[in-house]
Order: sequence, then structure tokens, then C-alpha cells
Amino acid sequence: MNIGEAAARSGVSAKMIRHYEAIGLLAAARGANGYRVYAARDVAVLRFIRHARDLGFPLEDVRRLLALWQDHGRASAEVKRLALAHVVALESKAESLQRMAASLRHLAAHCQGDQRPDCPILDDLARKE
Amino acid sequence: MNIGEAAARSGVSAKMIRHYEAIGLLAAARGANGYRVYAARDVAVLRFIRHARDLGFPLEDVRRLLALWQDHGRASAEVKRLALAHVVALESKAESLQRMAASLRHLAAHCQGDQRPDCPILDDLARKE
DNA sequence: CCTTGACCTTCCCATATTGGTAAGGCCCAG
DNA sequence: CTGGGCCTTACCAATATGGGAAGGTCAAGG
Repeated sequence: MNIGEAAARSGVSAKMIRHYEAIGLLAAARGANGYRVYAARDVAVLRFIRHARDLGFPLEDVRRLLALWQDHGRASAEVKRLALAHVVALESKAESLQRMAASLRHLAAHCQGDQRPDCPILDDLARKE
Repeated sequence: MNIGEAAARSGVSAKMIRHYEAIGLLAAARGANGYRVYAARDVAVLRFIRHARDLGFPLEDVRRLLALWQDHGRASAEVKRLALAHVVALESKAESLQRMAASLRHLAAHCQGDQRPDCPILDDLARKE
């Protein structure tokens, strides 16, 4: 299987497959013509990576999860620890974004939004602090 | 006032002040020695930029807000429109992160987290889809 | 007057992730 | 043998920020 088919089967773009290889997330065999050659096993790895990315894991975490997944003697404690640490990071980021949204929504609520130039949003951004 | 003082007064690092200048967000006068020279007005601009960044506005939005702020004949409608569009983007991103966190928290809740290798988190990442 | 240290300059690199593009090689069908 | 589709590497783009090198400037103090 060449990279195009591996991409179609895994849902990971060929571009990203090459990138993941460049950063050492997966290794690909090479055919006599220099083309990367993939087996079903590699597609499974690519899908694993994609799912982890869909959950927002940074690639460094993906690397560790992948290693744990392939280590059949692993302790699930380590996986759970990684996952929960990531959950905390996600929730923290989400809260930060929501705080920004709430502040801005509050400011916007007091802005007339008409042809006049008066605007509490700009006033706030221009505050001295 | 040199860049160091402008940085201290505005809360924007000298590094970023130079960057904002490079992308055309603000212009600095130059002294005879080649040093950037800032006036109180520039510090106000830098503070404006910092506040907008604190609310998560991307620099392109900051550029538009800055232009609106400096245009005394502006309509507040445009500012409000920009702000609310950004609120929507922030909330959408926050929801996306929360969905990830919830999925992962759910998976982690079913993971024993002990010395055994069984782990629903890894099982889910390895699912065929 | 000269040294020292703080501050300034520009330029390059790094982060993390993904996409685009360009120039060229390989392979199969017509 | 040619065309089109796939592959290769390599460079550039975006987001925003920081680190550091190499060298110029300035003020204070011996």
C-alpha cells in the first residue's frame, strides 16, 4: 500500500503522514522505487494518532500514548494519568476562552452598535492599566 | 522614551513591540542613534493592543479595532460586529475543547488506572473508523 | 580617557500543526 | 512514447511569542 491509500484508509492526509514520520511517530518501509510502503498495521497506528489528535492531545502526548499502546505490559495507570492531565489542560483552556467571551459579551451588551462613535468596547481596550 | 521603558509602561515586551512594528501595527520614530523613540501616545496604543490580545483577539482583528479606535468618526456598529463575531469564535472553540474534555473524562472514568494493561482509553483510540 | 554594564540594533531560530506549491521521478494505460 | 496520476524532497505559509548571537550606543565611575 502506498501513502495515498494509507491516507484514504486512515483519514490522515499524506502530508501529515510524512510529517509524523519526520518527527519519528511512525516508520515506513520503502519499496525499491523509494515509495513509502504501508501495511494494515500502519493504518491502525495512523488511525490511533488521528483519534488522539481529535481528542486534542498534542503530538508529544500522542507519542507517549502510542508507546503505551504498543507496550502490552503497560500499566493503565500511566495512560489514565496522561488522559486526566490533558483533561485538566483542556478544561483550563476552555474556561479561559469562556472568560474572555463573557467579558467581551458584557462589553458588547453596553455598546449601542449604531452610527455613533461611542463604544464601551473601545473605551475598555483603551483603559490605562 | 526608548523601547525598554515603553515596554515596562505598556506591559508589552520589547520583543513584541518590534514585532508589531514589523507587521505594521504601529510606527515608531527613530532617534539620531537609530533607537526607536516612543511618546505617551504610543504607550496608549501598546496598551490597547495588549488589552485586545488579552481578550483573545487575533492580531488581524486588533489591527481593525485599532483603526476604528483612531477613527473618531467610526460607527460603533462595526466595533460591536467585530466583537460579537469574536465572541462566537471564542465560545465555539471553548465548546469544542469541552466536548473533548468530556469525552476523555468519560473514557478515563472507565479506566481502572492500576497496574493492569486493560484500558478503555487506548481501546477507543485504537478503534477502527 | 577608558572601561563596564545596561540598553539598543538586526538577524536567525524555535515552538506546534497543517496546508500549499514546485520540481522532479516512477509507473501504467493507451 | 506520451499523458496523467501518484510518488519524492524541499521550501514557504499561517498563528504569536520567545531565545539568543553579534555588534553599536550611552552613561556612570575610576
